Amino acid sequence: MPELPEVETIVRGLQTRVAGDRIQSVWIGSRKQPLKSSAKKIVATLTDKQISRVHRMGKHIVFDLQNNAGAVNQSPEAQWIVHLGMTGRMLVCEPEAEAVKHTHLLASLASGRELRFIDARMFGRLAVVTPAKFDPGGVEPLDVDLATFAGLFRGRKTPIKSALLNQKLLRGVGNIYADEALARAGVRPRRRAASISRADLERLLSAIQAVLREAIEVGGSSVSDYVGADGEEGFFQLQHRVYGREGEPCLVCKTPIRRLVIAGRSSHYCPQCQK
DNA sequence: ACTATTTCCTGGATGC
DNA sequence: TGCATCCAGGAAATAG
Repeated sequence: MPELPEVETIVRGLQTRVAGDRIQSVWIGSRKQPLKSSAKKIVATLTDKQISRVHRMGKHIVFDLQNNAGAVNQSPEAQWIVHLGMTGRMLVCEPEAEAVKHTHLLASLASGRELRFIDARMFGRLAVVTPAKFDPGGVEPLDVDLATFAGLFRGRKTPIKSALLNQKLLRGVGNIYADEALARAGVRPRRRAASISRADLERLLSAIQAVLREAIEVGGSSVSDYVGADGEEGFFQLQHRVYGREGEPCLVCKTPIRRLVIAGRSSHYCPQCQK
């Protein structure tokens, strides 16, 4: 499931492989679920545009698009926004590569390569934004300062785990990294967000930033369908301390890791280390 | 204005 | 082996 580190890995791959390239033609499949903009508008907006830059906002991949090739300092005229949902993939392929099932969009590039959006479970979404002012809301966890971070939770009775997953507050953290960060910070996922001390919030922000940075460094966590833009897997799943480890011993104190459901999501924690 | 719950989807795992 | 059922979860929609 692509969260911030996985999307960042994909975006870096895309920026290297397709920035500066030009979209020549676009094919869109018949399934409507992945489309947040109409197929017609997506095709019209992408076709004959240069990809000036690929970057990330939260869990969204953002392609900046320009009409005029080579206009380096020009602000983008449009943006192509891709959210990978649970099982979405954005791959750079050779045209000869086999067209796998669940391919929903295919963009042919001037370089001869193709961009392919593939998503089995169809929680992923495609959209175009004109003018180019996409803003998903929330703050970037790797950029936010402690005061702003602490302010996100003021007055919130919801469990901290739910608050961390709320993309309108903090964008990019999903189920895996929320659990991993709470474990490192020693905070139980069910704690009411507003009840957490400043010191614990400071630890939590540090833990979030550390876990995200470490995960980016090894290409993200490959569980479920995640792969990078070139189809490569990540390795951070080997460093998970609590996620997916129900019943297994805590790496610090050997107490069995517990799992409970918060807001319909599995939450994993050590009952000894997390208070 | 918040918070909690339900819904959308399919492949892989599980159980009989 | 085969078939039914369950489970995973991001975020929008709905309900309270």
